Amino acid sequence: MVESASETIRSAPSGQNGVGSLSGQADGGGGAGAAGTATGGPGRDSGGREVVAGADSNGEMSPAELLHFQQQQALQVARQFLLQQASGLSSPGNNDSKQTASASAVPVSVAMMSPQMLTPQQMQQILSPSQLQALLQQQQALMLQQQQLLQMQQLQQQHLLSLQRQGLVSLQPSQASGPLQTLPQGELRPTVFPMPRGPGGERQASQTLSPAQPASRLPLAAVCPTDLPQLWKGEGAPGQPAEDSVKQEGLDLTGTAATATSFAAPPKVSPPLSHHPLPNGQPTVHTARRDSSSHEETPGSHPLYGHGECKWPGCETLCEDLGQFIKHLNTEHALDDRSTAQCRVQMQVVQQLEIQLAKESERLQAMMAHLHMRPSEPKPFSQPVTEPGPGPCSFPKVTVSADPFPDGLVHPPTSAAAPVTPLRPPGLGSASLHGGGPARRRSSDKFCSPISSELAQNHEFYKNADVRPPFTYASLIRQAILETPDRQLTLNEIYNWFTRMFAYFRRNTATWKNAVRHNLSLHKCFVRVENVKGAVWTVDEREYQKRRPPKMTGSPTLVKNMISGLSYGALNASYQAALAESSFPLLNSPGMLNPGSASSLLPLSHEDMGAPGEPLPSNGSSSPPRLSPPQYSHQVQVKEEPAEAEEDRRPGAPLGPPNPGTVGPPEDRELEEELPGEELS
DNA sequence: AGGATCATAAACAGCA
DNA sequence: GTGCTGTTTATGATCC
Repeated sequence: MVESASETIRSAPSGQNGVGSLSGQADGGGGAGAAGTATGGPGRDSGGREVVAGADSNGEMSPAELLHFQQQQALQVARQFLLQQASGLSSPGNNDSKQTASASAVPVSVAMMSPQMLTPQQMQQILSPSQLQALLQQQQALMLQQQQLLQMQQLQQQHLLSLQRQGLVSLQPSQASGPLQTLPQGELRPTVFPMPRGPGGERQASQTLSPAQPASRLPLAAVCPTDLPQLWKGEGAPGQPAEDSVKQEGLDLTGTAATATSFAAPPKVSPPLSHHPLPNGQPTVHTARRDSSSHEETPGSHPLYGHGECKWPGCETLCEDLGQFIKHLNTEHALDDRSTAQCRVQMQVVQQLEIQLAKESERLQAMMAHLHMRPSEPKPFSQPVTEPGPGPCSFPKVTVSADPFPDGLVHPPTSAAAPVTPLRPPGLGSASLHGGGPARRRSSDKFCSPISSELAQNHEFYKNADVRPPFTYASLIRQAILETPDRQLTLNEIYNWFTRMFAYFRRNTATWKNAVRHNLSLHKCFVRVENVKGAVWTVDEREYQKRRPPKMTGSPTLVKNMISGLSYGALNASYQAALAESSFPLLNSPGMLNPGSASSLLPLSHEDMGAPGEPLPSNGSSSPPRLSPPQYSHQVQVKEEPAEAEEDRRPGAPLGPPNPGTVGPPEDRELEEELPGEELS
């Protein structure tokens, strides 16, 4: 068992099978491109929201007030975090996106760590008391560490503030007042370098960047993937606040921008950047590694250009064509203080991530060792981003190319592997990237419902990176539906969800939409219901569950499969699934999936989804709270009230009145009885 | 090798 | 007629 598991792990990177082969789906003809649907870009919903109320006041506050205010906030955040870590495991409310925002704004690194991926309930159910305790202790230790780091970070932020005041940094007041900078402003009145902004930037740049950074070494925690986007916001294109905010959606770390600049002066990493910025302004240093492998993009493209917009961190300026982009690049991102600073920040970011990755990797190995699984590889992260490359896993559709974060805002929320393996969907490990051919074994189908947590964790990633999610259409559709308060969506809303949640689905619309419809019709688990609003689709959770838990109950293959999909990022999701599996074997036995048990499950996955701070429910692509037929307010109910629900269902359904299809064969879709597993058409 | 699952493509019907 | 929705069939790939 152990061996097989390790084998899988080992092989995973090479991109063979495993959990989610990202169907490279070279969908024939990729006709795609055009695909215009692109219903609403990356995030058409939500408007940017200022996290910190007092943001604007920043400018007006007296230094003393500001200081006090920030201290208060810092304390609050710390306290909150503490509570979260200590007791939080039981406060479901934490899943609220807003809370998440504030929480995640601080304990970044901690936030990246596994436990938080599980819902409190899951944690409690999954872990034994002793485990929980251990976990808590670990978390607390981390937190303390985190706080120390934060303090350091603040010092640096002080600099930023100072710089801001002096117009050195073009941060907007609101951005500078995010949660992060709300820390005790020590007397850092920095020895700042008076660097008037404006023309003549070169010199300023050098000043900004090089001068010794007091605490220079930024605490790891200071930067986590989750923060990256925000890091850029402050300096990035001023022109897109709205879009930025949209991208942030569940993150709301607006304030981090300050951090970005604050540590813009690392000890000594500058040279390469200021003097050798890549022709295109692409940050070098670590990125270089990436460049070598992924920058070999097509001649006509540009690593900083994609999807019609500038991918310079924080800048999403739309450029119709490469030419325009180049122009934009040269004008907006020329070699000046700001650009240089941004490069530097990027360097820092990469560094931090790598360090973080190393740490997480270590942890993973320790965990695996503890669990008797041989670590897949000593240093998964050190592995060059061979990415889609040659291997069997070339993923044709991955257009993320050099930049996994097309718009500079995307970021693999959880995985440490991100920085180095940009193309790898954070939580899915290598498996998910496997291209070629239709996806097979997508993670979500292997486990109970990791998709929700998986998605939640990597939401931002999928949302912005043109990477095909390693989930089956069925799982995605289900997820889309379950995310809504009413558990029902119209076809069009489902489409919208796809495009909203996955950059990948903003293309090839004809293909995947057809697939969606096909899946809706094909799978019994999707039930069409006539609604006032027309036809909506709901999920018959029971049906859905029926087909999934084949027979993994404790089987070696189950473990193997899960492990194979455990590239760290997925660890959280998969781990929880794995734990769940072992803890609730019943989940795997179809027979046990009676409405009751199912219902107890669903909430988990659903909440998971919302947890990370996604305004999911409301997003439902048009959140218009649908008249929710009572019976659908809860997935389970769909089945529990077969009488009503079922009746309206699918036209073709045997019992479905609407469409008295021919005397429907005994499609057990309605039979509900026991007949656990065998019905798939 | 064969079954199961999934993706993709496409034909077709009903409806607005 | 067109486009959307929904159903169904076919085919190929992958995994077990």
